[in-house]
Amino acid sequence: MPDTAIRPLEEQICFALYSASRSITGRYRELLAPLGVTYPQYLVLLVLWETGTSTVRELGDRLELDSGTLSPLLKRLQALGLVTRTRSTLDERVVEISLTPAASEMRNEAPRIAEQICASTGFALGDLAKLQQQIVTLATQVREFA
Amino acid sequence: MPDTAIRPLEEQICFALYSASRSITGRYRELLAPLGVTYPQYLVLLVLWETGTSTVRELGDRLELDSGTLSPLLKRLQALGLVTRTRSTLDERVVEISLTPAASEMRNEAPRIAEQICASTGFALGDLAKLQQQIVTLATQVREFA
DNA sequence: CACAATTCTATTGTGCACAATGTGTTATTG
DNA sequence: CAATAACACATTGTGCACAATAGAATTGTG
Repeated sequence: MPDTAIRPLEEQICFALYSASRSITGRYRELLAPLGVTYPQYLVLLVLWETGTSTVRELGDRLELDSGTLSPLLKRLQALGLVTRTRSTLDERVVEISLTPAASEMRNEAPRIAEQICASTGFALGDLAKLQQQIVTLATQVREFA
Repeated sequence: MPDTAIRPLEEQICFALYSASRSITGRYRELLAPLGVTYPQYLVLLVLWETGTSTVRELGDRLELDSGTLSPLLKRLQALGLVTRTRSTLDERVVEISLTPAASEMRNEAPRIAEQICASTGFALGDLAKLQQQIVTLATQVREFA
């Protein structure tokens, strides 16, 4: 007598997300190589291009990453000369992260990169937006289970 | 004059996938904790429950992971007493990975886990399948760009 | 059959993720 | 206002991912 059926890997939503996420990251790896940054580092820059300055906590809230991930990542961005890290004088616990001019320059490359990523998906922009919305809804649901 | 607009993080498909993938992995972390395995280890078990035995290469093809990731992961599964690793006598380059009885037992837990993951998404099974299909299509497209 | 190319796995090094813990700072509350 | 709680960040340790490299075995070719 056969065991209970298990849906094969390729039909499970979890593996699809896991696999797709790594595929996209791989594509970013190619596109970001000339800039010398990784995909998570690029995400931090995306937030900073929008906000100008952020604290470690704000970055963590936005990216859903904790200090164990962000602290060393931000030090690497600092070593690359892309951000400054200064402890706030108002609240000594807080570390303010700001862009350097070099990183502000890099912002000009961002639209081209985003465009290339969208093109790589082979999806029309409208379909992409719908798909994106569904994935966000799903992730939110899953997170609320905690 | 303002810089070119960049779509905020929350509206980018790449971040949605990245974030959703980590959310699902987090949910698996809770569900797999009693079994003492991680999500990538569970993926390996999923393949082995289906095939019985696989080589490192076959696992890598299926999961799209290279030996740099799989070799240490499989050693940890061996240390947990869940797989055996034996070099093939036909081709001394190949390492065969097989399930131990303990891992075969664990298979009974799998359907319940998959069910709980699906439930966590809050999506109907049909919608989940459609979404899954779209994500697979997207990932395939992106991968073909390489 | 020699030998070059290919295949398969393992190793090394870098960079995430995340849990757990530690340290200093600010806020709360009895 | 002193004790305590809550907060922000850093550190440590484990486990992926992946590039680059190495090493052993097999295959292909002249």
